[in-house]
Amino acid sequence: MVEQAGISIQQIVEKVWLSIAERRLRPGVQLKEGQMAEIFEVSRARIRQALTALEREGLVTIVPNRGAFVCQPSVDEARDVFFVRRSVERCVVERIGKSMSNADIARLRSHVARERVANANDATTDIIKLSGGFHLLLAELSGSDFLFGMMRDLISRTSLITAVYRNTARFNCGPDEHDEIVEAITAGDIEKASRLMQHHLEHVESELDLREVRDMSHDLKAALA
Amino acid sequence: MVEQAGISIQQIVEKVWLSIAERRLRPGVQLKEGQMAEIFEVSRARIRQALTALEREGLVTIVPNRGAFVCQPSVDEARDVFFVRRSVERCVVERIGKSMSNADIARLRSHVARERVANANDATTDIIKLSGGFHLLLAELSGSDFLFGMMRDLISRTSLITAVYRNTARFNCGPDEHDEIVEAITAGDIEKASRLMQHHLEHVESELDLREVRDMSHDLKAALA
DNA sequence: TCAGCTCAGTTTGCCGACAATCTCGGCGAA
DNA sequence: TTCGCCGAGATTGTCGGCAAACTGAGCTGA
Repeated sequence: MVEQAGISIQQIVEKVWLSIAERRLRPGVQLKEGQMAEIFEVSRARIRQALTALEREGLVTIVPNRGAFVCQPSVDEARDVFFVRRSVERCVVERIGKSMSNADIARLRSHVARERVANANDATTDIIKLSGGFHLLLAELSGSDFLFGMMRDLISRTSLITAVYRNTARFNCGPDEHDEIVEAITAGDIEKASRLMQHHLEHVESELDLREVRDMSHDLKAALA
Repeated sequence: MVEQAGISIQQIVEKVWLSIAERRLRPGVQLKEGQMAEIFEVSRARIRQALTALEREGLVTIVPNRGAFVCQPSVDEARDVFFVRRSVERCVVERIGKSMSNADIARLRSHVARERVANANDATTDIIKLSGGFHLLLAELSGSDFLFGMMRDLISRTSLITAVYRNTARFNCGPDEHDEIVEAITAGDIEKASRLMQHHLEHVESELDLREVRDMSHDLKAALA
């Protein structure tokens, strides 16, 4: 049983995703297959699969015969993502109210607790993962596989948007607001939980600088229009 | 410029999709790569790409080291799809009210007219395509790329569910209800359009037989549990 | 009789190599 | 100078082949 399997596709996707979320890969950068194959020490076939997965998640765009590039979401697209996300998250919260066991509550509280630890330790990677994971956990507890899949999509795109447009240096999407939401759900006050969620999302969006377009180096034509 | 390019991946996906929607491919059937490569006269690599695309659309499930099979959506999953679809379509209609040009109205009416023609001619393939296309067009006119993508997903999955669970021989999701929705939108009565859409979707769902599980040949364990 | 094992046949997963396409430098003419 | 052309280099798209994994029939032994 030698360690010969190499790195899995999912692991490649996750590494690239993290690199984008941590702003180590800037939007517009080309992800060359050969280069990545060399880095991860696998053949191009596996890289291609990882890239198509990343395209599905909205993190890269693949141009035929050109290659894969880290997405540069426009301001309109960013607002669009947040608009849809507000609707979907409201849907999640409303659906969650119908069936929440004590074990579910425990999972939520445990998750928020881990967020607190990550925040205290300034563990950027964990903070990013757990922050999205909270919303993903809510979707999972809603019991709808579809909502779960949609949230997965929305979260990865939100991560990209945050990486591109975030204004402040720190993530203020801290565990406090998540905690309030959990408490509202625990108390059975779905109306309040929904309101808190809307406020939370608006808060996250408000910390982005969505007024001006960043990095117009590739958008000269749009700038001159 | 010889005809040498062969069939494109998108064309393969569409052919398989149609075969499923027209019930010529039954749920649970394995889509073997070699077999399909022979049928479409391309190499397995392209077939693999088509299959992953079909998996993304929820039409097939890919089991590692086993292969790709036409999805067998459970009753719960079917209800889940319709639940999410009602929410999303409501979202689409509400968003559409804000900005509709005369050209948009014209496109909608033209589409419904084509649906009428297809229905009159009993052109099953066109009926299936256009029926989903109407909802897709609404999503496009909503101006949100996200809603459009989500509707694309939901429609393909709905098509599969309809193919598996539909009770009546004919599609009663005729152009009449679509027409009413268009007229409500034209009149600017978004509230009415939203109500009509809800009713329309409930109508479609009600024509399915979601009480019993079909084809348990592969689910013997579940049947005996 | 039946559970467990073995092994050939089939199918998928992966890789390296070749063909098609695009990029971008230089080169020449208006 | 500037525009268009072109060819070398680089990158992606596709293919056929090989190794790994799974399936199912047949065999063995209790």
